[in-house]
Amino acid sequence: MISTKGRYGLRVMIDLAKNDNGNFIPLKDIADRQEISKKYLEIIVKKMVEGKLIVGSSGKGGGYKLIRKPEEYTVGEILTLMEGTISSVACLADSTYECPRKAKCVTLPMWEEFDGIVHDYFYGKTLKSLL
Amino acid sequence: MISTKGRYGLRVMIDLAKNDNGNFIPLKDIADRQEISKKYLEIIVKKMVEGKLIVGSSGKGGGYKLIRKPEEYTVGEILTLMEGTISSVACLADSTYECPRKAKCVTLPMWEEFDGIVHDYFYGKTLKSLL
DNA sequence: TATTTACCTACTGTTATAATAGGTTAACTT
DNA sequence: AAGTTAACCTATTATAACAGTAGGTAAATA
Repeated sequence: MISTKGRYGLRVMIDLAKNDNGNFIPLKDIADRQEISKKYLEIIVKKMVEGKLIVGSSGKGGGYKLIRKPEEYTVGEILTLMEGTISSVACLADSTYECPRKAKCVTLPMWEEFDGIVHDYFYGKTLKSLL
Repeated sequence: MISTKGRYGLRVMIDLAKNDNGNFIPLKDIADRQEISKKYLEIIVKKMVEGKLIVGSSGKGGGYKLIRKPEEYTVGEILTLMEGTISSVACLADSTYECPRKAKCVTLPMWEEFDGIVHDYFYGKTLKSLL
């Protein structure tokens, strides 16, 4: 299940895109519009800055801003950054993990197919399409 | 993300279908074949009995058995029983919940569309198709 | 220098996950 | 009737993630 980190993160991105006027947008404004605690959003946006989705600037006139154009972000990359993974089963979430039952697991092909569908859906959807 | 309850539950169903010979199948046999602790599986199968997916019988010659034919089970109903919900966001998991931001939420349509895709995938897949 | 705003570290209550432990009841066999 | 098998039942636990809150520091601007 997508947690508040992913859901809120996506809403912050949409808010930044919608209210983009070239200047930095203070987190307080986003928090007010989205009705989410500013304190909690700090955790969210920190991850998004680290993940190079947005850029922040301190001091007066500061705030946050998108780095790319809305059509150059996919919902998939935003959710993956915020959630850590978008995979629906632990077996597939960590690519370095090698399940000992892999060869005989009857359900694995289904999880793989489903993961593909999920991936295609979210990576085929741009931020712009949500504005 | 689908937890062990859902994943193991599905594997128990497959195991019961594959080894069906008309008799009850002891949990010990399933646990051995699936390499899952019998103690933990007790919790899993209890839910499946309560949810009318399988039936159990005590004593010698006892064990568990499918109630319907494999083609009459969908993966969706199995996962929904075991996970509580199959929804990908909390906003949609509880049908009685009315989000105050519902009318203005820009992301809701996307979550609804995605939920539909997930639902169609798992409810369109039968237990038989996994054998 | 004052103000604004991002940035940083730490803490907290609650819930879910993934089990384990030990005992009781039910059914069948000898 | 006794023994065996196997489901069924209640309770407990360790770990982690979730969803925040609190308070302070650094940076940029006026």
